[in-house]
Amino acid sequence: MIGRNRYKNRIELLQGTLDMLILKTLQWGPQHGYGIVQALHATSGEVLQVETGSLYPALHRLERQAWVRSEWKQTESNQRAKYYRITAAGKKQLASDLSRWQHMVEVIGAVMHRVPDGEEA
Amino acid sequence: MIGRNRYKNRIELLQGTLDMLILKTLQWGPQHGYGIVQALHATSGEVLQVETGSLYPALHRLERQAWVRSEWKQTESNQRAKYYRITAAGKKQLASDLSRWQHMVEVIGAVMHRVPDGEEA
DNA sequence: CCAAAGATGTAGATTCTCTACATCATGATC
DNA sequence: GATCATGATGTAGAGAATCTACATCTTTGG
Repeated sequence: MIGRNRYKNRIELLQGTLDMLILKTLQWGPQHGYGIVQALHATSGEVLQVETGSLYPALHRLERQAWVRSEWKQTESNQRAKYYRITAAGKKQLASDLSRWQHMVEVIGAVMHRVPDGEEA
Repeated sequence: MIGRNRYKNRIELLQGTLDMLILKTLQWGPQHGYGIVQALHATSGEVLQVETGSLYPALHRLERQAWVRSEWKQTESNQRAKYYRITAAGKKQLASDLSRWQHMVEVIGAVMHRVPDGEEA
């Protein structure tokens, strides 16, 4: 939900970062899908707004990879919800995703901060 | 060509950054496709290796948007090559892409640097 | 002559995120 | 009791970007 404007006038998430963001959110404790969206929204300063059509497929993807586990429970407001918990494999994946992300930011930064010939640094 | 391992064991570029990287490369001066790949490879410390199947569709995309203009010329080694040059609109787009990228890095960083409750910052 | 390197290109697969819809439960309001 | 907002999960299909894999042509060097 940030990034390029591909669909009319919507800002969207950089592809490939959603799984990492979800795993990171779950590192703060077990959470259900709706709660993950709210947490990401809050932690990002109201910038990230993940759509349900992105979220649930992502959660199912993560569960298929055994990076998260889920369990149906009642919420505080007495509604059923599927709580997700990060697994040991998920923590490893998160660490790997993060290091890859940081490397990428560094590499892209190296390219983007080069100045054209004849200009000041 | 960096990022998640989606196709077997390949590292790949983060989606949405290629256009920005190409425009940035062209800011150093007009260049042909093959040269852009080499420039990105060199500037990124031999990390980025854009595939031709990604590059040429991207260049055609950029030209369709009028962010670059092309012209057939002879290279120094006496081969024909299509030289691309960034346009004024392309420079605006590049500035916009860069600011969006930086914003995104900041926002994702804000999420990723939060520590779980009960741990040290 | 032939192979390697320089150069451009397309087709199709894959993956991800989004839009748009559908469903169900609970609590508050009319 | 009906209705509506909110909380919660989910699917189908569109759209876009990158990759793999191939095809083609030219120039230079052995």
